Amino acid sequence: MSIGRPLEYDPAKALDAAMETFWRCGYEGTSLNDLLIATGLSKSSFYQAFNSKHEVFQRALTRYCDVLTERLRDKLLASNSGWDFIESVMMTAVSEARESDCPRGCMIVNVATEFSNRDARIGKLVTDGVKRITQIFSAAVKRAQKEGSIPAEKDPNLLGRYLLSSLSGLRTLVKAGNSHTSIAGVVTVIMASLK
Amino acid sequence: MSIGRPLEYDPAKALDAAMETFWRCGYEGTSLNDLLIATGLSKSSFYQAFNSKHEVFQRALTRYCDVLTERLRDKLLASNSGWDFIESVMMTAVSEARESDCPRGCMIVNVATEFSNRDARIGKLVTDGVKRITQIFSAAVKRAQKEGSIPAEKDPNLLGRYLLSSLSGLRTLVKAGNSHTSIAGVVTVIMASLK
DNA sequence: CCTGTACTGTACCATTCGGTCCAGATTAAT
DNA sequence: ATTAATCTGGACCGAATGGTACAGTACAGG
Repeated sequence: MSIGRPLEYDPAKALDAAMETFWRCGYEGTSLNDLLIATGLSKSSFYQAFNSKHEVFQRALTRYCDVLTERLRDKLLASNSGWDFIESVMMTAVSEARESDCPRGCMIVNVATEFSNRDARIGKLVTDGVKRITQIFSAAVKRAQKEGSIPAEKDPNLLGRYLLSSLSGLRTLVKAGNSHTSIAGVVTVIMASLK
Repeated sequence: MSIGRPLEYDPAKALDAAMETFWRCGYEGTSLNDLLIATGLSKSSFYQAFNSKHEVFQRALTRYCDVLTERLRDKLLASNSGWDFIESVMMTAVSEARESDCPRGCMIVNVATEFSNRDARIGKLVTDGVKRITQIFSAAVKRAQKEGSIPAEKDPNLLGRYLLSSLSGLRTLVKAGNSHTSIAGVVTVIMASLK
């Protein structure tokens, strides 16, 4: 197929490495040099693979959304119940508080706060990503309603938004240094409010 | 009192201007030049007043916390009831969604996500700020319990944390471009969960 | 008037930023 | 062997970064 010397790096892995760095440090907080170190690419190869810092950032964010939504969808399918899924997703915030002293939070939310709508294209990625995750939550709520653990008369789309909002709030608590026990307490409040 | 030429600018106003800028653009996103323009100071005066970008940032964040907590405390005192206070604070997120196409959110949360614990001193300011605001929410819950609008058996400190988390989550929805009506819906869910 | 303080503007600093370009080496298919 | 695609490393770019130093000026109190 391709003529010439083959690629010596894995473009997907390079993108993942860039994503990790942006996730941890944000857009401004990540320098070109950081990206070169993270990806292991030379400057030349980097600019050939991704045309600019801004472009690789967009691609990294897109990839983050894709991976996240796919993982959530899989998890929902694999869960015993909609209720369990929701609870276990909320509990991820608790584990972050317990395990990490430098929690990264959700990349989409991080990006949303860093850019707060100053960049239209980034804004669209954020809006879309949030929408997709919200839909997964709504689907989980619908399933839980069928299973009888959430009252059928509640609006699943509204609760989906509520859950996304709640998860984001939990992550704020984590970043503000709350203990995992106190965060777990908040999770019980959130779960109880679905009843 | 003071010998020599008097200050021609108001240090408090200059700090406020710096705070506004940091609030909007974050630490990395605010250049020294931006600060000079915002404060109206010359470079020389700026460095005489505040010793470095990092220091003015710390002071700006501190001031933000002070102003915010004082305003919330006053608002709570002036409110008809604890319940009204909580609801009206939550509704501020709704107005942000309606009025601003470039919502700034809460500076403390913004800082928490930008620095996510990489700077110890900043981290402490964030933790303290969040703690103080949480306490105000807890006080509002206690008052609402006395007034009978929230069941007395609930843990006010836990609910305080829950409310802070919820408010932060609402702000995420705002930044993700949700409409003010859909956010208002989430507020009703949050308020209902206190019952 | 004198001294002490704060003003202004500007030149200057080293460093880093994102980004370009080029030369030379390497590897594959034709 | 030629050609096409990629590799590497380093030189180079202009601009912006945060920060310093200084000279000259203005203004208050004693």
